[in-house]
Amino acid sequence: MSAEIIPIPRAALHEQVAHRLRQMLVESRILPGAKLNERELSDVLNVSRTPLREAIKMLAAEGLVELLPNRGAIAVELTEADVLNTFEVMAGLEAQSGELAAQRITDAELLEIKALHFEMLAAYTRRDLPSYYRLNSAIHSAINAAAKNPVLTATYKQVNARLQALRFRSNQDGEKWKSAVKEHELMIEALSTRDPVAMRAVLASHLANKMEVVIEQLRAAPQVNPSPVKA
Amino acid sequence: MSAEIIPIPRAALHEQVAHRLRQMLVESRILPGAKLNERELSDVLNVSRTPLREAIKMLAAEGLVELLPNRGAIAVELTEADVLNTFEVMAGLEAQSGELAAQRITDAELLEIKALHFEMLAAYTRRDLPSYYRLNSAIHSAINAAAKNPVLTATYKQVNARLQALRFRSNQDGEKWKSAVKEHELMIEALSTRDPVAMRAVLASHLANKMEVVIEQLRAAPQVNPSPVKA
DNA sequence: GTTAAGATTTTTGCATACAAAATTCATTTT
DNA sequence: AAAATGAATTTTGTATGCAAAAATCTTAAC
Repeated sequence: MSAEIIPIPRAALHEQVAHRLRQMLVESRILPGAKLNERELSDVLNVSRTPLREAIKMLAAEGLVELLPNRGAIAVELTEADVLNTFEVMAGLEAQSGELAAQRITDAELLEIKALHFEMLAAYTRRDLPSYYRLNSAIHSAINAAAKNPVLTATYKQVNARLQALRFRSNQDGEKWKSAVKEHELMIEALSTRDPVAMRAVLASHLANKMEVVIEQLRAAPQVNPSPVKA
Repeated sequence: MSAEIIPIPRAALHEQVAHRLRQMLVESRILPGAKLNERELSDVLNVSRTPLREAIKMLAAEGLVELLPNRGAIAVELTEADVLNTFEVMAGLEAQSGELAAQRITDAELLEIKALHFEMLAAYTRRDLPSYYRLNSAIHSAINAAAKNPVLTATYKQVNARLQALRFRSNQDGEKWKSAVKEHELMIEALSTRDPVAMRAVLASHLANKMEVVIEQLRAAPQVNPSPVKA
């Protein structure tokens, strides 16, 4: 009857705020190019500006927002060149993850990835896009984890975060989707035979294809910007 | 006759603070594991705790300091495993930089790298370690720049920053040093012939060797910690 | 003499307050 | 009516203040 507010949340306020802002950016609840108004956000998140500003600075270091001197922060807006460059780096990181995973994966990890793969096939068969994305992402994370390099994992996560907002809205095309699934089959194969070279190759091309899909979509629907035209 | 204080510094205080802290960490003026006392640092840097804390949060996102809940921040202390993992990622990033640079380098860029290479040879011949390091670093940066991928550059810089403190104090051994110079010759060769495969290979092994040097030094002089033994 | 418990001090974390810059709006001028 | 100037408001940036947690020191007990 007394405590409506949860008394538990003894866990770094600026961390919580950073987490929630990250979510809002990835889910495009804050659109690319949009200003992060401190007063507004501190109202919504129910915290003072101090931890909010600290969180924003963290996101800036992560490359999710851009700081404009004396003008606050805006959600990063990726040009086509930015997307290309980011995917290029992601391809390198994924390729290395795959190469290392092929060398270091345990039998148990491999089995789990195979299980996820079958789940993903089920989602593909049903054309259940949300499930497909979730499982696809889980598989890539599992491969990354199998590489047994926390620094690689952290770097991967950080770079990947910038692309999440794009992927969220990118619908797969029929043929491209089929190829992606086929590439996943090859991954399983390469992992099973512990073939680092094959693994690197398939992941590099897999990412290249993913990039093409995203770029295409980007060109089809160029700007989601509420372009500030007067009246 | 009036203004002693520079009226120019209209350039984001927290940025300046972050920059200076980064320097202090890289130059080991703040030792690994050392606590970052806010009051003390805000006195030294002559700023209030607010921008200081914002800067610390940025460094945390960059992986240069670790945040301990309710206990502030400490300079990251890399275990041998951390160093190994970080070098592994760096090797991947350098290899990719090299591969892309071989494909995209301009004649002018190549000439500049060759010039830096000769300067480095001069420093090597004189056994002028500081100059050698500076030029070595400049060459690697130039190769990275030739890859024409700002995202790769940013990622590279961030991961590399964590190792700078180690490199600063790592003295090259005679034989290893010679090999490193030899590898640089191979780089120039691969760049000149625009051979991405060779470039990837030489940079990967170059980084592997660099890692060995650092790991050896680390094992020789395990802790620089002023171990807090009473009396 | 060592350990443990409690009180004091220090330090961190968050909120608020104030100053400077940027933006917006109204007014005036051409 | 459009543009430009200037005042008012909003917003960011920094400093300070206060509360809670951690660290340290003191004192007491065994």
